[in-house]
Amino acid sequence: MKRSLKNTASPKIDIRGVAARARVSIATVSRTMNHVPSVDPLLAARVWKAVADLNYLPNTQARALVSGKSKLLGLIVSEITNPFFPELIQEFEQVAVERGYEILIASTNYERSKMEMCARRMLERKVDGVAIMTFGFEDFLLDRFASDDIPVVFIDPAPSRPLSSVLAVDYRAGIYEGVQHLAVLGHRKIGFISGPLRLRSAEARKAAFLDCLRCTGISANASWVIEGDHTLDGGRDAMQKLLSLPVWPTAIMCSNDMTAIGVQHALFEAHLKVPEDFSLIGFDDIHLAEYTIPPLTTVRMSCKDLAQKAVDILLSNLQDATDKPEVANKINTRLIVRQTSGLPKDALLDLIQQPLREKDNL
Amino acid sequence: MKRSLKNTASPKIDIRGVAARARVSIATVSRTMNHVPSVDPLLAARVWKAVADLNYLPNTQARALVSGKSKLLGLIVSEITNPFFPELIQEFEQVAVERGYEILIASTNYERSKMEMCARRMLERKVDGVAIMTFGFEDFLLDRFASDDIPVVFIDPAPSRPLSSVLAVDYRAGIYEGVQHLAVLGHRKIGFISGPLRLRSAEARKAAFLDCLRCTGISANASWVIEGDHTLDGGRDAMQKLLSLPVWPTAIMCSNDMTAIGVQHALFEAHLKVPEDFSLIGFDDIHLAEYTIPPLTTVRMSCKDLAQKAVDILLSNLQDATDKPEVANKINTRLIVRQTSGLPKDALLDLIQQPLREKDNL
DNA sequence: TTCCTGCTTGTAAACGTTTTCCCGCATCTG
DNA sequence: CAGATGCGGGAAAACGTTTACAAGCAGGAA
Repeated sequence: MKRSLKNTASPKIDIRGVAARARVSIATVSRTMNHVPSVDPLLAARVWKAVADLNYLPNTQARALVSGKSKLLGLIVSEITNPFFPELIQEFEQVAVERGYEILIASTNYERSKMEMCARRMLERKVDGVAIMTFGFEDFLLDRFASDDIPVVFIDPAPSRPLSSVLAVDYRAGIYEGVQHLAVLGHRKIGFISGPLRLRSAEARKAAFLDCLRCTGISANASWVIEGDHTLDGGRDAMQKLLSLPVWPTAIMCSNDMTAIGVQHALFEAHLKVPEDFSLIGFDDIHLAEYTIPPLTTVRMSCKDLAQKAVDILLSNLQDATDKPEVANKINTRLIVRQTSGLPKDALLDLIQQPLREKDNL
Repeated sequence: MKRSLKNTASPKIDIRGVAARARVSIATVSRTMNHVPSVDPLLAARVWKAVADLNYLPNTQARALVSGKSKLLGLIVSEITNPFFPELIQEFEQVAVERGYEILIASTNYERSKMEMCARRMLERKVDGVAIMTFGFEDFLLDRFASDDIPVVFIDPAPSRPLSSVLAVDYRAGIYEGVQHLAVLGHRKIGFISGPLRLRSAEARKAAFLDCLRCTGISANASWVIEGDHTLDGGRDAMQKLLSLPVWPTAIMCSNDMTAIGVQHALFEAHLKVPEDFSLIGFDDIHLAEYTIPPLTTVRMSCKDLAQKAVDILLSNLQDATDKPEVANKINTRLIVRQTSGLPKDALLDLIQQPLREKDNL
């Protein structure tokens, strides 16, 4: 009554309005909208009609306040500007929305202060779960999520804790394929440009590379392993550093595609050719990789998989701890060969020299 | 009391807990946290101490519910996968967070159904304002924002309505510079690959191009104006279509940088060279433009400007209608010359033939 | 001293939902 | 036919804040 008296101007419709129009109680409206099966179909029909007539949209805040569930999933990335993340976000959003969740995006830009802000924002908004696609959060931030019973999923290797899961990306498989590919082509001098090493996933990629080198029987050269930062600029700078060395590798693997594109640019500026002078392999297989000139050979990590599994894990951790579906969290990787990998320069020489030597032998 | 009795296990702290610990009322806690100046500094200090001790974070939902302000800004983009948008989002997020707002991102992927979903999600979450960086929303969706008194800001030219503003991007200035640049180099046959034409900003860019052509005194060739879709694939396809024509332009302007990169790729596949065979100009100046091979000449539109002004306009429309600061909404553009623009092929021939003719004359 | 004024603090009523509990009705059974 | 049983719907409490309003208190003026 109070409402109808003072709010004649803007008729904001709430659950009461719907209830009145459908001639039922607000409880019935609530039940109908939440698809509680016990509602009489007749009443339900009246409710839906009223909802449509009034264009009613439930107030998420109120809903969240009382139910304790915000239907919000946090997604923390390091740098939204790296095209890998938008692709990830897109998938993540799609899966989340399908499941009736909204997503809250925050990017840390690798800054410690922003990281804290991000966590704080997530906590204040009472997210139901958080996917952390960047490096090691401070422990006290994680503790906070834990003490609020908020499930967390990492892409980075991380310490195991209750309600915290890890997406186990099989970095090694893809990188191994890459190293093998280069080895078969004849490369024995292979460099690596890593991501920022405080990022645990970057560290993992580097370790995988070194390990694969060893398994393939290729000796590593420490000066050819350079720390980048997963950006275009970082890739360019790292390559310039590499070019200033007295002896060069013949092939370079990069910790992500953006780095590889930066490398291509540095090579272009130095009037060096890919793959003639250097073979190049990226990581991630962002859509752009197909469009570089020449198109980039790279290790594909399905971000669709990543996003889907991240959401699934989060949501399954939201259930009562009794029946955990225990979703699989292994993410596969595999090599996509395009045009930045070819025979090493000296191998070409060998090939030319080979027939000569054979002639000599005749 | 009830609380303390039943919740001995997980001591969730709310405003009451803080009030108890600081030995003040919850109203004082609320006032302190909202920096109401009239609070006694002594009490305020006690409150802050309690807040810190208990690690208290206010519940945004409750706050929003009662105050009516969600402190949430919606940002609707067409395609998060287009690198221009992440750059925009990053700036938008930064400005918004500085002003104490959170952002809710939604991408429509150009699908009508998703558009409606996006609007609905924004409405349900009770955003305080929406920036729509994609094409014409259905009128009824906009009406809904209007009837809820939610300010809206467009990047696209859009019908004027109350509480709805438009970011006036000066497409023409940058494109004019581009056309002039090509004309001075000697190009007279200039093609254009547009964005999806139902996108009004794409339409505006195309119109600006045509207009600039006319002003420069160059005749347009309708078959060289092709509709793309602002994606890599679209750019490639459009260029392939162009290449299937009997007579080619010598230069191509693109409605955005992604299109231009797609064009570069199509040219690479066709063993054609940039800028020797074709000059190429993009639009947006995404960070990547500096890294294409060769680096892309493009029209820069500052997305920092764009984001900042979008937030400012939204926030200023939130104030009481009395004192509108009336923020400027003009976004400038300008040409950045890199290496994809050069002399047209026939001009080179002229240059080579010139000395010959001079010799002949001797 | 007393009354008024102005300022700070506390009490309580909202905000719009979900959800628990209870009541009434109908159906089935003895 | 009467009593028990089950089930669907309504009233009301709760969620954690903000904020209008009232009350208390100190200080100044009469």
